[in-house]
This record gives sequence, C-alpha cells and structure tokens, in this order.
Amino acid sequence: MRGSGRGGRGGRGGRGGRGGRGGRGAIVAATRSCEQDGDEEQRAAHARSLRVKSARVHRRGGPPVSRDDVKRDEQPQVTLERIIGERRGKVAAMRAAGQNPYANDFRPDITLGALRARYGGTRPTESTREITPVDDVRHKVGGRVLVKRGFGKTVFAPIRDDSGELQLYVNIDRCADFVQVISWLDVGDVVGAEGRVFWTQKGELSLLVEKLRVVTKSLRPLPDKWHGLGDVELRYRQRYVDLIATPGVAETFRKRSRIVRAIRHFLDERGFLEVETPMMHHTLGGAAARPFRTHHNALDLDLYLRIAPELYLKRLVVGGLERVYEIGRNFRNEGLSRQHNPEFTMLEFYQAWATHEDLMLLTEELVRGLAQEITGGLVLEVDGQTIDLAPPWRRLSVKDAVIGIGGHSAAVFDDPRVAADVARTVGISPDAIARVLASGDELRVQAGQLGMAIFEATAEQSLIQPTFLTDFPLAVSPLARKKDADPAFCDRFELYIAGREIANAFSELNDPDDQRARFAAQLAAKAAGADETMEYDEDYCRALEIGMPPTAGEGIGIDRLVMLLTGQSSIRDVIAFPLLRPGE
RNA sequence: GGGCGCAUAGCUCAGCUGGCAGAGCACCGGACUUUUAAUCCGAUGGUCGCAGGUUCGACUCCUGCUGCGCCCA
Repeated sequence: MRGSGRGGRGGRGGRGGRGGRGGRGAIVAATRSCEQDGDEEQRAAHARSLRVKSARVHRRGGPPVSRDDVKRDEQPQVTLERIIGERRGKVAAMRAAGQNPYANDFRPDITLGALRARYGGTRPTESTREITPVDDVRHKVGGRVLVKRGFGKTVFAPIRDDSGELQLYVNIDRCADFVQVISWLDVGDVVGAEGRVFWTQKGELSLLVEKLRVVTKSLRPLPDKWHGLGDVELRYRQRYVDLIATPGVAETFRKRSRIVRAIRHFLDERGFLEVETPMMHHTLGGAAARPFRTHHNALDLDLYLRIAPELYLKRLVVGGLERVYEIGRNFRNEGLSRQHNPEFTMLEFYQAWATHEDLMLLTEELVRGLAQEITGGLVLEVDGQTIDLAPPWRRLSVKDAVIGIGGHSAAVFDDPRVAADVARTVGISPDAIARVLASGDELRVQAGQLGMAIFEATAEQSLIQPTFLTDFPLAVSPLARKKDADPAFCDRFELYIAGREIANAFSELNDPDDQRARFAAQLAAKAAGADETMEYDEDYCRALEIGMPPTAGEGIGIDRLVMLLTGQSSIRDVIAFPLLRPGE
C-alpha cells in the first residue's frame, strides 16, 4: 500500500508554452559546392537523386507500368527520403575526401558552458565591425549544429553541447577548407571547431573558427526550428529529438537527476543504508495493485514484477539493518493517466525506533530541502495553483476530510449503512459497496473502508496545499499498525500536494498474529471479487515472528515528486520513455 | 472500460455547403563577408492515418479500425 505515488509530469500543453525558443534551424544557401574542385562526389549524388526523381515523375504521369517494373527503391521519392539521400551523398563525399563522417578523434578542450563563463565578462563596451579576438587562446569546442545561417562567404552556426550554446563564425578568409566543409555541413551535425573567441557587432559571443570538422554526420532533419515538435506522441516516441528540439525537456531530466541525488544524500547523511531487493517476486505484496507476470525458464517458475519492495525491506529491518532505503522501479498493471505510468520509480525507506509521526517531520524536512535546492524557494506554481511548502504542513484525518471537505456526517465512519448511502451518491460502484457490506468485517471497519472511498471521490483533489492525511481506516491498510486509541484506524499518513498523493507512510505492523489476520482478510476480499489485493506472504509472517523492532516506513513517488518540483503536470514529462503502444 | 476530440508535405498548420490538395518553415538551386525565426529570387516535395460505404465526383459525408490527447470511471 505504500506505494501510491507514481509519477507524472507536467504539462506543457502540446502547443502552448512554446514561445521564444532559441533558434534551431535552418540552413540557408551558403553551399557553393558545385563550383568547387573535388566535389564531384556530391555533384554526382545530386545528379543521381535528380535523375531518379524525374524518372519517377514521368512514370507517375505516364502510362501505367507493370508491377515488375516498379522496384521497391524506386517508389516515388518523398521529401524525407530525398533529404536523407542528399545527406548520405555528403557522407560519401566526406569519405571520398578522406574524412570520417563518424570520427572519434576530436576532443574539445573546453565546454561551451565553461567557455561562456570564462569570457562572459569580456564584452567590449563599443561594438566594432572589426573582428578582434578577446585573447590569443585557441579553443577546441564540440557540439551539435542548431542553425546554419549562410551569407555566401560567411556562415553563422550556433552549436550546443551538454553545458550550453555558442555561435560559430565561419568565414571563407579565416577558416581552412571553408567551401568544402560548409558543403558537408547540415543542421543537426555534430561538429568540432577550433578558433579564438570574439564578440560580434551585435554582441554575440562567438568563435572565430579557423578549423571546422563534421565529426558526426546527421542523416535526418530536425523538426521546424521555430515550432519544434508539436506532436506529443512523437515527443515521447522520439525523445532524442524532443531533447534537442523542445526547450526545457533536457532541464527537467537534469533536475530529476539532481532530485534523486539529493534524496540519497539526505538519507545517507542520516545513517540510512541503500539496498536493492528483488524486482521479481513469488508473492504479491506491499501494495494493492494488479501485477505484471513473467516466467523464469530454467526454474519453470511464474513470477511477478514487483508492485512494491516493502516486504523485503522490512525483512532487512528484522535482520538488524535498522535504517534502509531503496530507490527503484515498481510495476503495476493498470491504466495510464497523467499521474500513472505502469512502471514508475519509488523511494521506500524504513527506520527502526520511529513512528509515522517522526516521518512527517522527516518528510517536511526532505521536501522542503529539495524544493529549496531545485527551485530556490518554497513556493511552487503547479497547474496554475500556488503551493506553499513552508512547514509545518496541515494535518488532517481522513474522517475530518470527509466531514469537513465532503460535508458528510461523522456517522459515515461508524455505520456502514450510512456510509453505503453516501458512497452511492458519490458514484462508487454498487459492486464494491456490496462487497464491503458482505465482508463480515467489524462494522466500523466496513464503514472505514467505505469512508476511504468517499474521501477519494470527494475530497482528495481539494488537498492543494501540503497536507498530511492521517488516521487511515484499517481495511485499506493491511500492513500498518493499529492505533492504540482506536483499532479501527491505523497509524498512517499520506502526503498530498496539489491534489496528488506524493507519499504514504505508517508505523509498521509488527505483530505477526495481527499481520496473519490482515493477510487473511486480503484473501477473503479477493475471494469476494476484489481485484487489487495482496497474497498471503507466509515467509514475511515468519520474519515478524523473529521480531521486527518498532519501525516506521514511507514510500515516496519519485516521478510525482519530480513533477511537483519541475512544474510538470503529466508523468510522461518526467519519464524519459513513458509506455506507449508500439508505433509503426 | 465510457464520452469527447485530433490524424492533410520532413515540421507547424489552413482547406467553407462534396467539385483540379494549399501556406509558412525546412530541404534543393541562385544572390549575399557581422547574422539572431537573417533577407531576396526560383524550384521540388502529398497513399489527405487505414479499410469499407454513399455519390457522376469524397481531404470533406457515413461506418468500422488503428494511434494519440482530454475528461470521466
């Protein structure tokens, strides 16, 4: 059950948010290759493609041709094929000139970001038309060509590497083999350039290129430099293009990495041990979810992909590893939404000698620190809502949420008949209601289960500011410790921010007999038709019989946390390769 | 699973009540030695998602399918 949080990402609605992105673009004329010596290869390639093209045109306009005459590679050429063909022609031309179009012998001696940092403050107060290098240091830089703006004898070519962007100024009088290299150069190529730094008349930091090489030839065109990739599906299917063409995407994934690193640092500092537990499980447990199934051939063994690591992590606590955590993938066989991807990343951590109350404080500290580090503050904008992460966060019991936000009677949590009436009015399926009423559980346990469903249907989305939802009904918390004061509820909380479940934690149930009863109840629920139940994990019960110290544990959905901290509203924008149906 | 919507050139999108499939950008050719979505001139580029149906005629209307998106469960 721990697992709720799955991730999500945020939205930039397909077309919105595009505004002024940096240039990505296009080549302009600039190539005069056909006038030059040594370009026979390229000219031949062009001629070839033209010939093929005209042949096709004639065929289409002319009399029908027999099928045998139409070979596969002579189908009418479309633009994309033509472009790729032209670029392949350049690959051939490079090879013919003794240049490897996929070379690996160029090494930049400075990144673009470092270069920009080094020279950022050297901009002259007066701009002159003369080109005056800032100093005599020759730098070697590498990056992908984003735009090719040609002026005949001069080409401007902004490039980008992992650290930043820089404009190359390539001039026929300054750059060796200008005509030849420019004739090979396309937007999207990875290049290596060597030269000195100067400022253009318009105040753009540039490299006065003396040597230029195409290091990796790109064969496919990038999307429209101004509009980028508007097709959301294509963005996910071809993330490599998305990262190049859509502003902010790379930054989101950089932030994701920083977030995960910061979480590890936070836990390591507090004495937690990072562990790895199996992802292939014999027994379904640790959450309420439907699994993916797989099979081990040599053992002829059916296995599940884990839905949660919880029961293994607590076995480690039993064994004396008193503070453990795992950051890893969980798999749940369920629908996709802006907050759900079938595989998602979760942090789970367990701390002996602690209660869920301790974890609320720890969680506040963790999330506050992450927000400070990633966003520089504690106020976030999520889906147009302003979120204030300054602790302490509100604490609200499930019961009070249903009464206070949903406006329902307190009797919901005492009388299952009252709860059932309310549940029906908020759209909960009659089957599910009937199953609860037929469960044979204590009346207040039944009422609590229905009350939880009512919460999810009515109040969950209104928890915008950070809120610890506390005091969960027993029936929905099969691994959590009963409250000493009221055994129909558990020592558990979930953290909601921006209407999304971010974390789920509880004081762990370590009474083996109680645990056995809870597993039995899960089996009964399954028998009654519930489809998201745990299996009876006998070995886990045996572990509890060895004895687990009093422990609190928590799961945090990393994807959803990243969504929150990067302002994304769809999980697909924080997962590099979200699940899609196979494309063509 | 249900409802709504989208699918037209490499990219972003128009395309009316059914009558010869368009634009911008990219690409290609030409001009241009400080540009910033460079500019100017010219040319090329289409299985209108797929399969049926209605019609003299379908990008357009109808049905089904596929993929994607949004909302709901």
